[in-house]
Formats: sequence, C-alpha cells, structure tokens
Amino acid sequence: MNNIARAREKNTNKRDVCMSCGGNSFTEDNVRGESVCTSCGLVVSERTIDNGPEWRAFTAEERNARARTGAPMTLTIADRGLSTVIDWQNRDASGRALASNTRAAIYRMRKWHIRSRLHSSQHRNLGIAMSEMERLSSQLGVPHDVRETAALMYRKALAKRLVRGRSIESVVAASAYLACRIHRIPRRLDEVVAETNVSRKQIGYAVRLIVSRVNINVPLASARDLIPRLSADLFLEGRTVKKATEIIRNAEERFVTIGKDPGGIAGAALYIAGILEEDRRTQREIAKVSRVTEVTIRNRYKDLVRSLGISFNIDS
DNA sequence: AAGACGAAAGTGGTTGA
DNA sequence: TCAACAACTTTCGTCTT
Repeated sequence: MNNIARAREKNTNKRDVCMSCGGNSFTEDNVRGESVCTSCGLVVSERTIDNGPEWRAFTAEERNARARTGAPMTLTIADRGLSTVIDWQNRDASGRALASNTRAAIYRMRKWHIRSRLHSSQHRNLGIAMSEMERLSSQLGVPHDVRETAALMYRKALAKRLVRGRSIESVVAASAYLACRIHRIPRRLDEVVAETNVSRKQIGYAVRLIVSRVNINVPLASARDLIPRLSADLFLEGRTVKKATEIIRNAEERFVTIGKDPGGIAGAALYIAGILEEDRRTQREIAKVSRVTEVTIRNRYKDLVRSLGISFNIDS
C-alpha cells in the first residue's frame, strides 16, 4: 500500500526507476505503444515517442542516404514545373500538317501522357497524405504496424476516390483511427481529433465513409482493450485487473455491453473488481481516468451487478 | 468530511418516417 | 429533414461510512 501511495505522490514521467516497485528495467510494448516495467508490469508511459531513424544504417554512405533531412522539395507546385505539354493540334513546329503515321504516334503519346497525369495526381496526393500520416501517428505514439495498416487504409480510400471533395487530413485521421481500432489499441476519436486541424464532425464522417465503402473488417471497440491502460493509471494489482477482465467477458457474453460506452463498462468492471479483491478505488478516481462521469460508472455498476448476479458479502 | 447514491434536466448523436 | 429516442453528462440534495 505504501509504495502505491508514494508512486501516486511522485507521478512524474521519469523513466529511470519504476514508480511502483523501484525496478529499473523497462521494455517497450510495441503492440500497444507503451513502456512497461519488466518486474511489476507498470505502464510507465503510454505514449512512446518514436525518435529513432526509419531505417537501420551500417555504413556512412547509408547513413547519409537515409537521413531524414535533405534538400527541400516544393510540394506546392504540383509537378515541380517539369511537366511536358503535348499540343492538341496535329501540326509540327512550323505549322505543317503531320504525316498520318506520325499523327498516330502522337495520338498514342497523348493518350499515355494524360493517363500518367492522372496517375501522378494520385501519387502526389499520396505523398502529402503519407507525410501527414507519419506526423499524426508519431504524435499518437502508435507502433509501426499500425501505421502500415493506416497507410493501407488510406490507399484503399484513395483508390475508391473517397478523398475527392474531402480534405486529405480528415481521411488520414480517419485511417489512423480505424487502424487503431483494428489493432485494438485504445485511442479515442477525440485523441485523434486533438492532433489535427480538422473538425471532429469531418473526421467522423470520413470514418463512417471508409467503414461503409472500403472492404475491411473493423472490430467494435471493447471495454477489455481499455483495461490495461486504465488499471495502469489506477495502480491496480494484477488479480484485480484479471477479475475486471473476467467481469467484462461475462458481461459481453450476456450482451449487456452493447450500445454502452466502453469507458463506462471498463470503469465499472474495475470498480467491482476493486471491491471484490479488496483493492478498492473510489468512483471518482475511476471516473477520472476512464473519462466518464461517476454517474455513468454507477449506472454500469448497477447493470453489471444485476445482470451477472454479483454479491459482495461472501468473499473474505 | 469524503464517498456513494439517485433524481432531474440538458446535450450530442443515431434512427426511422 | 425532422422528431423521437437512448446514452451520457451536469448539477444537486441526501444518506452512509
């Protein structure tokens, strides 16, 4: 109990020593993008900032070639002023009509020229989108495979022309959010919104659009995914966390979780587990970390107790 | 004094006509 | 497009520990 109180007192982001058990070795949990103490499992920082290079480099040349910085490229000019123009008139430079076989050749060239222009417009869009994607996912602290999924999602959306008429940023944000859902990494839509300059409404619209039009299977957010994050914030003990997970699993089997805020379910499960395991936290504390109100915790708590038939007086 | 409980009114989002 | 609706929030008074 004492070390928990102490840990709460100095709840800083220091990484040298574990706040809970005093251990000094940490491991990066790449699945959830969290940093975890190896001896007690405390999640120290849930937002690991990726400050390493994108590729490994073994020689000096490689390091130079793979450096992140370089000559600035002007993205505001679409083709950087290097595009070729093929005239529509079938005349040569001095105004004479072209021979028929030359005309056919020019016709083919025009055709491919136009096709490549369309292709390069998508390519250009992708370039802007990917740099935005990199920035956003770095801010969100999500691991690389989630970024890959997000990028793939964006490419699919682009291929289906869903980006047209919408801002690139909103579709990028939606892709990143959905990638988190797919990988079961708890990131709320609001957290994604906070890192962008697009309104929540637009991103929400883009999310629904992608879900309905792109053929992907996005699992529903489950309260279980929130448990590790919340219990780390509350410094709960392992058996309490296990109990809470069990409660949620039972609740899901009885369909009492559908249509309810996962944060509320997770909070209530942790509250009940805390009482059962004598590792109690107040409703206020739980409400704060799970970002719902005490009232919602209470309502879910009542639901869960009633539907699962939990009683509190038989445990020791 | 802090925590838990619940009623009442208000809010943003979804659904169905 | 609009009204009905469920879920959740805010606020506040009361009871319990």
